[in-house]
Amino acid sequence: MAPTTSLAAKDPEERRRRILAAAVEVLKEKGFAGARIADIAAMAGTSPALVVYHFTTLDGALAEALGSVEDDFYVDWERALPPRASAVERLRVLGELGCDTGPAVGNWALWMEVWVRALRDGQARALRRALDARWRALLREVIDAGIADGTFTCADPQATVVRLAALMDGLAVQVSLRDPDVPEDQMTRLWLESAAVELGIASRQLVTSRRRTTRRRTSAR
Amino acid sequence: MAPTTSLAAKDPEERRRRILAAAVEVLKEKGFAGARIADIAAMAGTSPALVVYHFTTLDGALAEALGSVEDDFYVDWERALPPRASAVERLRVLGELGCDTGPAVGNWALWMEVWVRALRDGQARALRRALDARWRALLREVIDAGIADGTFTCADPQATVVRLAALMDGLAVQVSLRDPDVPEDQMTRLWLESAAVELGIASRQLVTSRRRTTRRRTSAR
DNA sequence: TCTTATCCTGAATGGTTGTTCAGGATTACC
DNA sequence: GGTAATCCTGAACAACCATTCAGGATAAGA
Repeated sequence: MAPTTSLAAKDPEERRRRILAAAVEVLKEKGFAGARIADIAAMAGTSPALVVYHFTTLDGALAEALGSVEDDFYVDWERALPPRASAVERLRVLGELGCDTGPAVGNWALWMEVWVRALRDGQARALRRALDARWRALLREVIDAGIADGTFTCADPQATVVRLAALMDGLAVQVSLRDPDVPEDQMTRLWLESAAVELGIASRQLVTSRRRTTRRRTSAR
Repeated sequence: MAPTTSLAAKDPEERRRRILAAAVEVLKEKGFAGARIADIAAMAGTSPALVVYHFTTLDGALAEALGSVEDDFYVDWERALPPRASAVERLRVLGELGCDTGPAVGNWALWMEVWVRALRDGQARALRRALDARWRALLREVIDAGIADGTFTCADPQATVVRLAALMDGLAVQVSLRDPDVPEDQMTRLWLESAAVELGIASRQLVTSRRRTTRRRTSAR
């Protein structure tokens, strides 16, 4: 007989990872309010008790799930941003990354959940702050580079960064909620146009009809 | 003896209204996820059973609470917008109304709750859509008026409206979460500056150091 | 093969909370 | 002042779920 690698099991580490992935999935599907231990267990194909065995508590599992999403964000950013490209090109990539549609829409919904949770929960607040700070830092970096080499003109980079980041959040809300006035496929254009105005360049330079320059991604911003 | 107006009771209508107000309060304090019948009853000074008696169900009470908030918004808008003022002045009022701090911050938190709920709940989605559409219509009206009389210059009013509305949402998120990079007292300025750029006027015209031209309000946007 | 630590599970357990219910108080109307 | 409708309440009731627990399977090491 073969070494009986039981159908579901694999090794304990792998199972733990699966449960974590399931937790992320459930979080996206049902949100914090609707996430149940039983859902996670079902999604991972194990028993509810095992979820608790590995994560002690539902909140613990959800918290660690959020952490893993955070890691994914960082990885995505790092991969997507070409380090030696022009400021304009990097800005465009940032816009496309943040406005990424497809699977990313699910992530924006998750992001909104985090906002609401952050109203009352310290850990969620910290997570949001960290990710947002990082995102703004990226944006700031690109903008400063563009100003330095004379591509961009911007009187108040700090204000511009705050505005562009906030604009993206706001647009994402409309898109996630499928607002008919803000069609998903227009989000990138709307944001890039604002960026162009803020940075004193012709929007033609940023907004092209060229599609997707980066490969498919599993998460964004 | 006096006609014995019992301490708590008043008349049934009044009590119903109190419970509704309590529901709004609880919603702001604890959010959809944390709102309990017992909380509402306690806040209104009655028994949990009475809440159910009047609203049949917790969800029913929360739904009607949302409806009453919606009404408040409309009333506020109507009162705040001077109908015969210049486009610039009306735009400034819109900005201050939407960015209203103080009690309004609590309303933005409620608003965020509605967004998240709208991800899964039809009624919340409809409510959000209605309020947002109305808000954008107001903005559009003011912008069109400014364009018509030559005050504003705007290539794509529709896009501008969407962007300015989204920007306000995004800024509100940061302010509600007390992001140190987006201080509450800067929100109005940040938004008005964007509006100025979008509409081709000098931000000096919109952003003044002049404080609060409108009276205290209980809710905004 | 025996032992032990780890992994895993089904079946309780217990707490929280929405909702029901039977009846008491209050009011409106005659 | 009597009666019926409405209003209101405390005390169950029942559903839902996170968490515990006792013990079975599994793997590792000697």
